[in-house]
Amino acid sequence: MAQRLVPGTKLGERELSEKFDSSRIVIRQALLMLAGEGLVTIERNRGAFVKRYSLQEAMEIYDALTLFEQGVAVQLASRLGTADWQKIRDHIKLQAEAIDQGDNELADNLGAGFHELLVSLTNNRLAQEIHSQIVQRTHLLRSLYNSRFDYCNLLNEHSKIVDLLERGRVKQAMSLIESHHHHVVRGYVMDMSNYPQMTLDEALSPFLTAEEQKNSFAAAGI
Amino acid sequence: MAQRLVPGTKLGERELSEKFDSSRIVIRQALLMLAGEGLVTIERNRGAFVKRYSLQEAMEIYDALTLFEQGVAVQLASRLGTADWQKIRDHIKLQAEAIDQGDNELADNLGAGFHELLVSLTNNRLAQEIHSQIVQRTHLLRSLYNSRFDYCNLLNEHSKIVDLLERGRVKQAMSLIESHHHHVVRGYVMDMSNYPQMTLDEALSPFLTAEEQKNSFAAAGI
DNA sequence: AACACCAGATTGGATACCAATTCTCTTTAT
DNA sequence: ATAAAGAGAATTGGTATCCAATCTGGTGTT
Repeated sequence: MAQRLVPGTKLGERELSEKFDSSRIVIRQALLMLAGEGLVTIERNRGAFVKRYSLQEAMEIYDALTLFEQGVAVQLASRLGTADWQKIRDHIKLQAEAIDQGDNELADNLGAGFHELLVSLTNNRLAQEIHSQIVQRTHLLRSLYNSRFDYCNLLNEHSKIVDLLERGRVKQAMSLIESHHHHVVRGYVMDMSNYPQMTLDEALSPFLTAEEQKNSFAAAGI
Repeated sequence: MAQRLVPGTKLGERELSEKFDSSRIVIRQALLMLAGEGLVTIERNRGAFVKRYSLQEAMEIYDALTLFEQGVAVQLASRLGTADWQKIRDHIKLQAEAIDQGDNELADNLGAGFHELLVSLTNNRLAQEIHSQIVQRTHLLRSLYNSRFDYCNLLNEHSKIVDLLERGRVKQAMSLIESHHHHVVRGYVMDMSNYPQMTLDEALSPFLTAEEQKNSFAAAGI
């Protein structure tokens, strides 16, 4: 989830159980749950691997995200009041300031936050869950394909989408959302050349206690 | 999934492992996966139960379904060709014939199939998965609240929605989808009002049926 | 009647063990 | 030298057993 593990990495049960100082069964349960969320694949008698989506599947994930957010937008267009629209515009303004100050990381977070904000305004916990499930899958793609966004353009689109939705121009808003997502996808340059390889130890170390690190190193030494 | 278990029924690990002749751990793994799909709740140190959605949650499920199918419809409106629209109309015709012949069960299945067909026309496996996850949750609600649909009216709405989508009247199609789902929900809600929440009957019925399930399973197993 | 307390049952988890499959490396044959 | 075959190691999928923590229900005391 922190995008520290490269897709395709093997997640051995014994290895993980030693690193996290727990039993193989707990690890397997975790892997099964992650497989249910589409972040991990389990191949019978071969083990679990960080899911590595094909180009085709990547497109499906982004299409599903587009589809879902179009649905969200339709709902918002028929439900939000002026106060809500103002809240969204405030968020956009925040991101604009971050861009002006050249803080790309903050701008990136706020950019993702915009989509989250829209979904949370539906007041629908299930919708939020589904949305975050799709978004998490896109994170797996990010680590495969380096991204280079035109933040200013994307922000502009956010603003236009909000305008169209508030004025009830649903059809135009829909097609703008669609092209907005296309722009995001296009930002992901399909550049698999430099794989930032990290060992399991390095990737997981932030999540281990000192005690567990010791076990992990001991296990690696043998 | 077959709607044979009443929401609230306790799913004891030992009990299930004996009935299915497997170990407790396999059962627990299954329960964890079902919990991930929202069909089961697991309360710590208390066990797993068939999920019993509150009225609020039930509304959220239907809203999420509406939202999602609106997104599907937007996608279809911008992608389908005339051959695809014809396929949909053929399906509607099938259901109309079933209604004419008074075959309510078949009509019901075809009615659900209409929504499935729309989603499958997106050619997006992830979208189909998400859709069926939401639909499965609605099945849990069905077993709580009996329904009585006006099939003819619902079918008419299907037909109108298809017309609007093919002609690109997105906004009108969206609001028709919304009211279509409201009609479906109203089929449940009406009956729900007959069952005031948390009567003694309602509180006790899960335990009685759990007992019955026990006997039924024992009889079937031996 | 309210409260503390105790025994039974259930879950969450660990360990050990086994069968089946896969992987790897050596050996063998062409 | 290379490819096929095979034995052994390693890994997964699964079961049985055991133990601690927690919850449930009943009992007894005040």
